[in-house]
Amino acid sequence: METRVRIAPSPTGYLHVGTARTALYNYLFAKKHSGKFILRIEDTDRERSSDEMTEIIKEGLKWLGIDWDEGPFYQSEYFEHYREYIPLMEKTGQVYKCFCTKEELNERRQKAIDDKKAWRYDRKCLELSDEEVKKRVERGDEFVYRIRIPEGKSSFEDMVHGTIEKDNSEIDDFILFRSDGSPVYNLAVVIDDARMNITHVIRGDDHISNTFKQIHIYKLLGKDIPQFGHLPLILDEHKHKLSKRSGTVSVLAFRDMGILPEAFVNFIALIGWNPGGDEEYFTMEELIEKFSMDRVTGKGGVFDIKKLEWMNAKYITQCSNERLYGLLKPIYAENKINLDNYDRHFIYKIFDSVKEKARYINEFPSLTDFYFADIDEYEEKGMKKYINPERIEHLKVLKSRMEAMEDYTEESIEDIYRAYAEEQSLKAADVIHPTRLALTGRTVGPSLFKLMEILGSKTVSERLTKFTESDIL
RNA sequence: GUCUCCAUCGUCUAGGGGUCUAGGACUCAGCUCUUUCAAGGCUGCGACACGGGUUCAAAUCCCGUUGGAGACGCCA
Repeated sequence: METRVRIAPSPTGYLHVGTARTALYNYLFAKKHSGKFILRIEDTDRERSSDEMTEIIKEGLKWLGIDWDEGPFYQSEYFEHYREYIPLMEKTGQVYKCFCTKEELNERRQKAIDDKKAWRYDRKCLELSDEEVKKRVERGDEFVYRIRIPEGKSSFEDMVHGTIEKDNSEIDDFILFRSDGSPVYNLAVVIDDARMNITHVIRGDDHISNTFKQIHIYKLLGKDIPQFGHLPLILDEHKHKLSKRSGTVSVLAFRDMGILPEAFVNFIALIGWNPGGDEEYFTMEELIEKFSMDRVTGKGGVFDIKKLEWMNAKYITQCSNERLYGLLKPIYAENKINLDNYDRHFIYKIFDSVKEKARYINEFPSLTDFYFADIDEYEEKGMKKYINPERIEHLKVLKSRMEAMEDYTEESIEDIYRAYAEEQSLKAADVIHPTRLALTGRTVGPSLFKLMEILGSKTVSERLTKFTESDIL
């Protein structure tokens, strides 16, 4: 039988990190088993859903490189059809109409809480006679459909937790159809999954209690029960379920911060799963090859952004200049720099000079601004520390020596500096630091000689002239 | 409160009875390299929650305790 899995996010305005990880595992599982990965949007809650929001989910998934084979299907499209199952359900005798109002229910629930008792629906309406039910329906009383949970125990084999069992007395006679006729989440999910022939339901741990309810719906409907696999939750720093109030949970927000998708995928893949061993860099292809549900941990994992940053930095270092160019062009544009106005090789050299420093690709513009614009401000602390009249003179000499150079390369520049330092009995640093300040306005940055080569002899001379002839002291 | 899940360094984890004086990675500290900052290299700090079993032998299996989390809606 073909393996069919799905991700079923509700469009809430962003793609949650946890949803992304669940999607990733489903995707990996499907690919691993040559199956299908299906995207279904749970948009029954119309008030909270919009097209724009589902676009965001699709965009997030695409960004991560998680492609779906079928869909997106929209739950709302099937909305009218759920009620068609009512006759079938009633025939089983396992569902009943309930006339209790929300208010009555709240009252009784509150009383149960006050009495420190666990609340479950008290089956008040199960006692109603057929005539009474008929009478109230005819009278126009609003009602919901509830499922009657039988005696006994329910259990299932979970792909990550093994056997999970629960006594049926713990399961509520929950509502199937609301008084407005709409199906409740658990019902819709089961009908959808059954209709789409989903074979494996891989989702968050927080659905374990729903699973018991859904199993009873499968039985009620006479449908095959899929395999379930419940993933441990992704936790925030306080070890609570990662949520909006935990901080950044939107996948696209990480993209906008300057995280590379492959770094993000690699990172979240390793929360709750690992292939064993010490290896921790994996491409999507490798993840597909190595993935298996029986290596998923049962324990929730903290989303450690420090480690994400570290991993992102690694991926940035390895990222090709061609790809960086495409990624960075809009980011530079935000900083009023049009990369297309410059020589491509000039840009690539610039990237190479700072690749190892960036943790986020968004840091590139501020790391490289001095390549693009003249310097008119010099870091004050650096000025105090490195600049004095004597050193200004040194810079003037160096400038004239460099202007006489034929090939302006990192190596030849270094030779000049080293030689000069030696003949003047200086430390190379005594001329290097002032030069950096003159050329970049700062005390930190890429390797100086490399930077000078990239900047070019003309620009270096101009900036040195400006620096040494201004009255900055 | 009830039910369910979980329990190895601060964090992600390796470990599936002996190879564990518990390995790797992130973080942190130090050293090194060095023209700065990073990166790199090296070193260090740092964990089997507790108590009972089972066994010649337990981080590994069982039970309990404690602790943490999740779910308990006419939300999804």
